[in-house]
Amino acid sequence: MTPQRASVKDVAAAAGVSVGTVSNVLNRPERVAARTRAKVEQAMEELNFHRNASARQLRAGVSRTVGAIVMDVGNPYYTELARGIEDRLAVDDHTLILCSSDDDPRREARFLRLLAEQGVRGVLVTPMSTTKDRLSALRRLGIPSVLMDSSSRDHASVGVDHVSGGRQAVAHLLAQGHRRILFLAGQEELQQTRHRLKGAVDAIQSAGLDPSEVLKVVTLPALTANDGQQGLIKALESGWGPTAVFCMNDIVALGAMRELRRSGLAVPSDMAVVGYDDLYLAAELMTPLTSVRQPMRQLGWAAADLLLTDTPHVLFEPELIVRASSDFLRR
Amino acid sequence: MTPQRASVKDVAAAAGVSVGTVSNVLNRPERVAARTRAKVEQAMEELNFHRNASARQLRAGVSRTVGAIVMDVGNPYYTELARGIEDRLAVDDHTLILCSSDDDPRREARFLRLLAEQGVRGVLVTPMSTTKDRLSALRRLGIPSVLMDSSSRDHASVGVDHVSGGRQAVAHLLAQGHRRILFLAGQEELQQTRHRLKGAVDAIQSAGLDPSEVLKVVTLPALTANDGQQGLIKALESGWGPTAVFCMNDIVALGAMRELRRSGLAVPSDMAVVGYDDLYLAAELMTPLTSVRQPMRQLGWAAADLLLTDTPHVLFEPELIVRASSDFLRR
DNA sequence: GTTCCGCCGTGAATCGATTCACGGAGTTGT
DNA sequence: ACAACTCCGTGAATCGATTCACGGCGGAAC
Repeated sequence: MTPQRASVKDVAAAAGVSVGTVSNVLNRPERVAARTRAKVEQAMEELNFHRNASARQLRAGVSRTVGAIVMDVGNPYYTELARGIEDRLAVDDHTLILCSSDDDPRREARFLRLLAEQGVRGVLVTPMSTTKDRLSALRRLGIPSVLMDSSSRDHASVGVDHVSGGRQAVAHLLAQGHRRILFLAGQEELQQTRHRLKGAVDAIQSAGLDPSEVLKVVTLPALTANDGQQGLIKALESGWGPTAVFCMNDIVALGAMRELRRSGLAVPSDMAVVGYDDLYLAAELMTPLTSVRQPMRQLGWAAADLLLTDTPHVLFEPELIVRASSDFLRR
Repeated sequence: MTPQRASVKDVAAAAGVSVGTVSNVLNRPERVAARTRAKVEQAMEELNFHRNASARQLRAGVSRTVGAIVMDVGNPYYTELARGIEDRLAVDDHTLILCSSDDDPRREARFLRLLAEQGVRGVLVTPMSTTKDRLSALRRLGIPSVLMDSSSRDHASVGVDHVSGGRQAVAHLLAQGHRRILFLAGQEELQQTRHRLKGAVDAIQSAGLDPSEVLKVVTLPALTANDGQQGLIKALESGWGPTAVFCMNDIVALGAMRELRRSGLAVPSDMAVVGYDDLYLAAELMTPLTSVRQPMRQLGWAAADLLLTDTPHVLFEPELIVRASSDFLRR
């Protein structure tokens, strides 16, 4: 009945050895004679010994925890990312501190301070506009950082090739015979928007067609189902008569499909729909949704790997998952 | 250009005072003359000083981080919980280490070991069957724990009143005139299943009806859309002819609605549907889904509060959000 | 003028794990 | 038999923040 935590000293006393030996058992077991090691291990067992991470880290000067700051933990997309990070950290017995910036610079700043105090081994961030300055402050403290879901040449980063994602989505629609494609896009400031648009244009040009005739862009105020619905309404009213819509993400696609159903248009025969992110629910909808899947878990893994082992930058390839919402054959 | 972290000693040297004084500035500023304090604060600023949490915690013996282990961070339901925890911890300047057990006892055990080594101030857990033994091991180390989403008399806990949730859902369906109600339930071992069932039975009895005639339970192997769909098929084949279905969660409801649409049944005129959890997507579906909302953020806040301040147990009241899937008027 | 007190500031001791220079014991080679 | 090694274990020093017993100093009280 010891409500106290046992320390190496206690273990040493119980096993009749010195603290140095206990430490050796923990860190270089091969340097300790088998008999002694057994004694020490038994003592640790009996005392329910757990090494004190603080003391360990204080001495070592280097921590076994890593911080990650993502935009919004409520978004499954980011939790999948976190999961990849965690899996990679587990390999080297590190721990993850996961923080949600909620797009709020003050929250981000607070977390960076906390992480600095924790003396984390490094920080992984999905950057917002103001992030970079703060990261250089961390660097001055000797704490490295990696940008996630963002490509940057002057910073370690892992990203997804959104040009390729946009290209795959639109190439697929073109292959299905569509010649008037609507792009329900995010704000232009978003790197993701620009890259996907570029990919879409690429695909159209590669098919020998004129982007200005084939593609029409509607910029949404926010990436919500409602704005997706409104965006589609606006596009339909314009009289251009698109036969396919490429949505900035699956939630937007959800809103678009809602409007299609409301106005009696069938998917995909009257209008094909392609989303982005391949959220869990994409496959579960009435009409399963074609979507561009981002390898978030691998992305997280790569980010953590980059931090721990200093491997080079990584750019992942997204993958188009074709389902009934854009494919006549599967209808 | 100091790639090193500054310590209290460095600050003391820069400000021309002793380390004790620097520490006093940090922890009992009122004990330090204003002039001295200003000098020290300026030195801290110049050196970009951050206190070393490890050293702090080693000395203090008590940590400013809290661990939380949830079933699945991929589930928005749990991230909302995490968010409530984090908000409460922020008030007392604590940090959260969030872990996902994935229903895997080995993962849970690993995280509990890591958290014990971190010497966390406490642990918040959404328990699985094998959890309790491990928590008592923690208690022997002096680390308190709180169960979340679970009521327990021999353990600090915060929960949601699932009896009330079940009662509200079924009372609503009864009020809409339904007299044959299907319950697509989770495994019986789940406390949640038993409580909701009890609430459903309560509601029926309160209405002066016979539960054995009004309610039929189908137990699903897993709480997925597919199993929800299969469960509904099975119930329809039985010929009982329910006019309403109460689903264990929104994902199950999604599967059920998919099957209804496939077989040409209209919601809610042929069949009313009620879900549970009120996920984000509930409101965004073709037919917006009536669902029982759990105050997850408040629950998280309460759990953290209980840990930090030792307030008494808490049981939250869920709230039925009525939408078109169960309400003729809103159709 | 002596005593007492409060105000400020000091610096050594402390927390627990790790490291490393050191040395005792035993083995091998010549 | 003695040097040269290896093998194994020791214990003091270290990391950085905090605490606390202590003391210097100035002012107030008698």
